[in-house]
Amino acid sequence: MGARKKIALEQFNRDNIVAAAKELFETKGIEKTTMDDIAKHADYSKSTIYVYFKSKEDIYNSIVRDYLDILTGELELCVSNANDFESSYYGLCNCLVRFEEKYPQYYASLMGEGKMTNSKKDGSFFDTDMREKLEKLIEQLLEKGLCQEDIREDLELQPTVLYVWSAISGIIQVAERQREGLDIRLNMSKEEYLRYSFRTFYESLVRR
Amino acid sequence: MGARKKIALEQFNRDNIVAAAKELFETKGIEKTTMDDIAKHADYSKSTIYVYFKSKEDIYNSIVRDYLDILTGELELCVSNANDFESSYYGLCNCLVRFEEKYPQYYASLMGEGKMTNSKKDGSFFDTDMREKLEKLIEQLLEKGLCQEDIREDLELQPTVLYVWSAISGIIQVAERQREGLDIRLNMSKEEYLRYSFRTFYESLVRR
DNA sequence: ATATATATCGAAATATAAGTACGAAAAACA
DNA sequence: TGTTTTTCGTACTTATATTTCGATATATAT
Repeated sequence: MGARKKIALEQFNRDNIVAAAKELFETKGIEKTTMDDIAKHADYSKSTIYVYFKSKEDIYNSIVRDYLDILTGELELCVSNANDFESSYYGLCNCLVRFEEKYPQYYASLMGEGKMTNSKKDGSFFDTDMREKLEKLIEQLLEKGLCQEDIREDLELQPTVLYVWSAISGIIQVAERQREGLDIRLNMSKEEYLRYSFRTFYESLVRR
Repeated sequence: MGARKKIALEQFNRDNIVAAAKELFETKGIEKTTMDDIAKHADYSKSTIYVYFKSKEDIYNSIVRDYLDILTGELELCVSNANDFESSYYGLCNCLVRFEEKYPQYYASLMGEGKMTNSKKDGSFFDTDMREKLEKLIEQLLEKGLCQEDIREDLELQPTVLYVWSAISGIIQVAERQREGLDIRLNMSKEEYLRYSFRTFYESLVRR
């Protein structure tokens, strides 16, 4: 078998396995899904699974990497489609929220939470490459604001990138976790709360 | 044995077990610590451990609850010791950072992250009681700012409590996780970055 | 087409932990 | 001393990830 063909076949098999795992993870949950389940669902023997992935976590990381790609793509669209700072900002926020709602299991991982030990070594999906793409995105966003002179003049671009990212992710995370409390104690839907928070945060970035 | 004595003894045993588990969790890590380890280290038989705790998670939750108590106490001190909004605010931030640095394993759990499945039911440490205490604290903090008319007039107290909490926790979380990146790409220490972020966030809360 | 190499399979084995069962030993108590 | 409560020790059960390995099937080269 030619080297090219071989690589393609390998990719094909990996893709099948990942697709099967993805389905099971999303229906039964990650913990409840066994390697036997995955093998059966993907129509491979367990031994073969272990030829292509060295562990369950390896499969998991592969999936997270895929989603991170998807998310980055969507965020890029959001940011590039809008032409002023304000709409880019809200586009990005909403994009993240939608993603969190669609794939809550993966959202946390993308944010660096160690559902599966996001070991620094080895198959860490949140590699420099990805992180850079995401950061470049926010940088782009902020630059839009700087050009238009919307943004507070006392902010420094580089650290603000991370600052914005971390605050927004924190807000989304807590909104999801406290969803019930929001309703009961604040009498606010998650959506209302997020709208309020994003707006408040936005105001905090721009000149007044 | 009198009922009083019995309860005291029970508490004594539980405390011993928790103390042993705590040590092991902090040295070997939570996953790597087995029930046998805990039993041996606490000088009880495994069966006895299961008399006092119904599962490993039960022990873990007990520890987290303790730490949550400690943290709440420290935060209360920080906030009540300071008399203006600004110093309360920074006190609270620093208190949280110190805590995160001392007990990184538990910080995430306190923030609601499900290292061990923070099941809604049952032994969820982050119970309404605790959450309320924490929220009351931030409320107190914000009220200080409102009295002094430091705080932006367009903010609503209740949702802002959660907003402030989530943004600050997000900032701390990311600062820890991206520690390396901060150094390399921003040429900033974690401390510098946090100082910058907290200040920026502070500015975003007050009138200008 | 046949020999050789490669990929896949199936089933059993290994390893690790959590949690359970239960009778024996020890301690507390009356 | 006899009874109750607590603790112990050990072995068992269960669940699952990961490994092993010989058998089988598939593809490739000569």
